[in-house]
Amino acid sequence: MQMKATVPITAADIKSACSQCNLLELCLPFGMNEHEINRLDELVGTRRKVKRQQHLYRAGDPFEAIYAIRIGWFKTDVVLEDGREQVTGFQMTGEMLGLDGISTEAHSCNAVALEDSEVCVIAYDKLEELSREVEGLQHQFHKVMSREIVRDHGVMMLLGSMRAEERLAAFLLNLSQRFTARGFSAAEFHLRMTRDEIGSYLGLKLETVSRAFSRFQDDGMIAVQQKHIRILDPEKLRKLIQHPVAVR
Amino acid sequence: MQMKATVPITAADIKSACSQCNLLELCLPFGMNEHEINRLDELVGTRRKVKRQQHLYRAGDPFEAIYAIRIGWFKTDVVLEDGREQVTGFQMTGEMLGLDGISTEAHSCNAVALEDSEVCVIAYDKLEELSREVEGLQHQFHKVMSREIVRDHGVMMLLGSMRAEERLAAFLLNLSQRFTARGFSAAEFHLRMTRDEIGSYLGLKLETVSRAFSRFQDDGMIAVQQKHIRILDPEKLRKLIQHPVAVR
DNA sequence: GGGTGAGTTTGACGTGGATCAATGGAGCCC
DNA sequence: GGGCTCCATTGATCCACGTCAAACTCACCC
Repeated sequence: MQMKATVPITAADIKSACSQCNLLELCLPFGMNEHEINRLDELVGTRRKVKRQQHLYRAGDPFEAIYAIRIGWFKTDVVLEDGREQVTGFQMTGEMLGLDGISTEAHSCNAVALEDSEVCVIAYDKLEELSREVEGLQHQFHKVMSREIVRDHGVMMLLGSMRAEERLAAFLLNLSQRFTARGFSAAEFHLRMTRDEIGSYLGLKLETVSRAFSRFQDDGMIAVQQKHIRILDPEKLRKLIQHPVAVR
Repeated sequence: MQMKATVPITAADIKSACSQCNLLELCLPFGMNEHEINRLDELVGTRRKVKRQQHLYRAGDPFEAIYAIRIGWFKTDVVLEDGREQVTGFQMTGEMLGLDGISTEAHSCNAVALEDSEVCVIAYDKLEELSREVEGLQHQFHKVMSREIVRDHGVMMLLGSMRAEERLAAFLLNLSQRFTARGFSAAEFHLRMTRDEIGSYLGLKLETVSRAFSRFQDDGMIAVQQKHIRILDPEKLRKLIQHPVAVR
């Protein structure tokens, strides 16, 4: 009900086609054969544009579809009654959103665009239907869900067992690796999120994030200029995680 | 390969049947109709006993099956190269284990029995096969995976945004609720895990867990005697989470 | 061009939880 | 029944990160 209001003029009704999409290698179709991918075209009905700061969905919205990001960046977060917010993930091109909704048939978190973005809308009932026929789709979908679970465990490790600088190092290396997978530079990129959002994701205050950035810069590991990041010494960042407290 | 070694004499080869199982309401079959559940019996081939402290699977083991807990308790954890351990969950009767393995076809965490336990072994290839035919199974399986994702987000909230006592309160209330769902007392139960394991799960040191228990007891919210817990004032525990810092 | 506001950086200080250390059970085995 | 081992509790101290506050940067707009 509220959903409509969040996509005022921006909803687009363009027919999309996985078989024509250059995100094949990153997105749901990965690992499927040509025939299977052609059948996917039945599935992905429409695209939807979401402007920066707008919600793709909100906690509580009825669950109807999952989304594949074509262009842009999102964050997902959960909010406690008292207003405390926890960012649960940052999603980029080729990644999936909305899997949390299957369990209760309502979304359990918010998904907000960090920049003007566009997603493919995958009607969930159709996805189930088609994945009963197309083995490759079924398998790939299960992998996507499982990967999300594994990712979440990684975040738990980060939040539960690592110190501030280790968390940020892990975060930067993770971003770098995801950019690489998309053919972008591993060493130089723009952050789409604020220090506050990074902090929420990493279980830190924004000041702590900022200080860690500065420290990394002083130590020659990175160059920071606002949201622009250059990774100068990825190996040193990796070591930081493996050998938590430098020399102790 | 290593797997075999971890189930020495305990592996049982008893034919099990979901349709005869009293965990119907809690386990994978939940929400399926009678006909569908009968077909499930094809799926759950064997049971396996796992003694306390033994691994059901280890990170790196090839993924072949998921597991439904019939009897007992498990923990799952991930371990960093430097030995730091993060408990990612505690699983009890009727809950699923092994979903993390689908994504890479190898398990990404360890599953260890906290007491002598027994699981139903669900061969994954058969599960995919059958869930292409049985709509209710497919849907239910997706819900189980999605529920795990939602649960993980809750843990992230806990680790990223809550203080020590809030984390422990949330943990106790969660246990209480899961016991209730199984027909056990909501107010009185035995913990199967040590303070250290609770601490790992909650991102705290064991001393902090112990102190929080003591404080809850002093405040009349619970009665603790080693692993035996009685919840005396669940409402006060809930309030603790909703109104984080008492009077501020 | 200067005013406004959101986001970031940096400093000074406070504190929640970690660390270190000692003591106290409970279960188990000989 | 006494000693061993594992776990839990409690106290004293420390420190990583949070909090509070001020200044700085950049974008945007009138």
